Amino acid sequence: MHENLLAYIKQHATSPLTSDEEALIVTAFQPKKLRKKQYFLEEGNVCKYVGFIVKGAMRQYSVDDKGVEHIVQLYIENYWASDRESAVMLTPSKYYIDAWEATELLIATVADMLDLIERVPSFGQMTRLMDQRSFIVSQRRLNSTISNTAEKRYEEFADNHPQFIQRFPQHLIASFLGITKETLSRIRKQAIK
Amino acid sequence: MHENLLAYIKQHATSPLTSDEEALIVTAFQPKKLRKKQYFLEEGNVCKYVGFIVKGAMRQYSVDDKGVEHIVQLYIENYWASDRESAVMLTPSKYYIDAWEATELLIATVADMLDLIERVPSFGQMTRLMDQRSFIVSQRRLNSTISNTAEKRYEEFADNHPQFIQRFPQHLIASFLGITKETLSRIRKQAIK
DNA sequence: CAAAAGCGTTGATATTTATCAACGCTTTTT
DNA sequence: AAAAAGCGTTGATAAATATCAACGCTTTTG
Repeated sequence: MHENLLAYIKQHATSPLTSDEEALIVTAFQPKKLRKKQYFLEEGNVCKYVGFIVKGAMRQYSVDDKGVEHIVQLYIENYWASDRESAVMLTPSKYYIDAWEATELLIATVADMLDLIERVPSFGQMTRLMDQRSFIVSQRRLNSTISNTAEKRYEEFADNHPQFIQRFPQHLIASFLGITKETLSRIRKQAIK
Repeated sequence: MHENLLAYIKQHATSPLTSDEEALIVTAFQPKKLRKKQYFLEEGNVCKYVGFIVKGAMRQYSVDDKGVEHIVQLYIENYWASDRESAVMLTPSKYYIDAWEATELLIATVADMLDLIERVPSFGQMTRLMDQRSFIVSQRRLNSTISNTAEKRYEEFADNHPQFIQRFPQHLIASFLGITKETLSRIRKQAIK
């Protein structure tokens, strides 16, 4: 169960893990299964866990006054699911996170994460990289959103994240891109020509 | 000159700095002055420096095929200016960063930053917080962009960042929000009523 | 197996936002 | 002091995108 996580950490750190360190990590991360549509986090709650996705697919979204969902993140295998804002600031989350497919996670509390960062240098390195990469991805997406038309945004997304296109239905992709499902449908129709 | 930086670090770390540590930091950060409009980074170059703004205001933006600028970041005192994507991945930057006002910076090379992170625990803590906070801010902005109309986005921005509204002209704010200056002008006109 | 829910599509129309051009005012440059 | 550049605004119009409603097809659920 923990192999994927350990492999992921090794991949994102410069030095190998000692067996003591591996033990610390394995202890901190508990397996958790989510059925389809089951919540990992609900709006209003403080995000207490961080989940590493071993198998499955999840989404993070806000719901506006009109009840419309806005997808802020999509997650698949080897992604970290959590609301960092809530977890770091200890504030009630503005988001829901739920399982799109049946999902297997390894979850740790935020406190355990902090502990591991202190005690396992490779783990600290990995989370630092993760933070930086998250920011970079987010910045790119922001730049794309403020600079490009819906069509270009979709093209870019499809080019850079073919896995997501295959894995999630079109209306979620549309929401992720900040457009309606109808508009995305028309954009795709255009693009075929 | 370095007082602001040292104060900033202390503020974002749990333990105080030893005088040895302070010396390391002071050595790593060189003062640098930029005149209005002077570049800190140009598109196509790898971002080699990170700058802490002691006094002044800067902006980071991309330029599209039509020559239109799209503001991705605005910076004022106590902000860190750099293209993290380029600095971390060592890839040519897609952005320009320049001084909007005459600006005084403390700059360090990316290599020196990494060195400080290793050698000064408080510095490592500070950069970790900085990374997390950057991501959170970016995520919030993204959510606002995909969920809200231009009008709400402006309201939110004006509420949360009054300093920026006062400091930068309207057409930069518009670009930052991903709308044209004309649209922002009309939104503001509406809002007055 | 029947019913319901989910998904993508299309058409008609409304709304939002961009584009282009022009103007007055202020600030900066020469 | 004159000229130029920067800034915000307005009007007219065009383009992008949203909204609402309906439909067929597939998948899921009872």
